[in-house]
Amino acid sequence: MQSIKPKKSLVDETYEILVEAICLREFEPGERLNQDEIAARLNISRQPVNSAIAILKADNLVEDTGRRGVIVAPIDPDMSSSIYEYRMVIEPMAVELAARHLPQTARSEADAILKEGREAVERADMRALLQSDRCFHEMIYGWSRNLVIQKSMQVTWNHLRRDMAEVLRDPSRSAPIWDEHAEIVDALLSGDTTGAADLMRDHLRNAHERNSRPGDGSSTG
Amino acid sequence: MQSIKPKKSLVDETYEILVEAICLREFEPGERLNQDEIAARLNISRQPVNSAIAILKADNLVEDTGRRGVIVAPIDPDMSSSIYEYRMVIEPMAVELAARHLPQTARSEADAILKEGREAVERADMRALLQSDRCFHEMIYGWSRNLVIQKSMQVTWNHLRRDMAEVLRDPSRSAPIWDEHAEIVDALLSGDTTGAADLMRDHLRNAHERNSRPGDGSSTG
DNA sequence: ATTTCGTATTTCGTATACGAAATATTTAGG
DNA sequence: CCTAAATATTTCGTATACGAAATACGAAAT
Repeated sequence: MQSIKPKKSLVDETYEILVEAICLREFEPGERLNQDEIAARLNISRQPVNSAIAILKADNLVEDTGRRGVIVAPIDPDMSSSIYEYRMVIEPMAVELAARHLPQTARSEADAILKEGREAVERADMRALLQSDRCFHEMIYGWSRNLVIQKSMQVTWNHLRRDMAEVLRDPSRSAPIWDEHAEIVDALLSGDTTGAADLMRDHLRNAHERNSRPGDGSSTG
Repeated sequence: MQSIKPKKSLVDETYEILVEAICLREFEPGERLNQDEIAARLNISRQPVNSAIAILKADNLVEDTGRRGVIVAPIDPDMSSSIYEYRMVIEPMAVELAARHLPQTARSEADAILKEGREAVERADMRALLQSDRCFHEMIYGWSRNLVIQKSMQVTWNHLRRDMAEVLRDPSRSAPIWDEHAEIVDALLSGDTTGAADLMRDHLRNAHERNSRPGDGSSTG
């Protein structure tokens, strides 16, 4: 028998809804978040909205403008390049750590996510594509068993998603990332740790180059 | 003429006070935070305390216990080892990035912090020691200009401080870390980037080994 | 026509109130 | 005396109220 799962607080739910809305560009960068409107839309009082916004501030997803509330943080090129720079070190590290802790279920876990990713490409479903892309990487962070990587990438992916929502226009061009994901997993599961880490670097580099080409809409990976 | 600086909100102030109290062990791991008591002690209403606690939850500094509030997160050995593992990669990376962006003021900035650190050792002032240790590393993150490193280390240092407050008993044994800090800066400022990154790794390893010796209380670096 | 000042309105930060949920204590029954 | 049920108390999540601060608008003065 399962225990009764405590419901999420309104603060937590509101936070998640706002993160999603910011990352998927329902709120544009620079746009002001009005607490009354959000509260009315979610049919709750303003107080949990205010608390959720405080957490968003800590995440740097919104910026304070003084007494007149917060704006959605502008897209900052420095942040984008910091993320790329950071990931070029952390993602291969996560791959190497993952190689030490592979669960028995690694193969089936990976296959399920790869399948989802390819289907999202076929369906041209951008939301699902972003989601499964993130799941792929989080799978590896999970295998790495490094709590700091897991936490910092949780926040970092929200920023990354904002960049990706900016450039994603043709999900079908995301097909190559799933080939690259599959190659990384194959190398990792076959014991070629160094190769897997190198493939991860290539993967990030490819995605970064795709994003730097004006008008070329592809996933960051 | 200077502009009038807006005051910090009660939520922000409360958050900072609580972070400090948790990291310096005024609240012990596992201890429950009572919102009414904290609010009475700070002479404010409970609501900003509640919001500040929500942010602490996002930081993993406190854990939810259901409707009966939060406890201070227990010291988790997995977290400690994750932090060490993570820093062994990120801190040298920050050093290497810093080498590319050294400000004109680097020498004087570094000297000021080194001076403060040595004085804190002489005064056997643990709080000042932790603070200047952190300032030293944050100086390097600042020079690295990588926003993700800066943000993730901001949160990570709070966890690290909890470990350090656990093991720090004899600040005078922290004297070597300031020699090590000085050597890192000298190498960095003299253009020996690889040497500086290696010295950072040695520094972290030394501090980690000191902390792993039972009954030996020294700074983590 | 433009500028300044006073007033109204909007929005947010925080205090207070209310009710839900969890825990502690007391009471009643075997 | 022990156990279960009832009741009281505690604590928190959230709604509501209040006041501060910022902005918008209109009237008066230049």
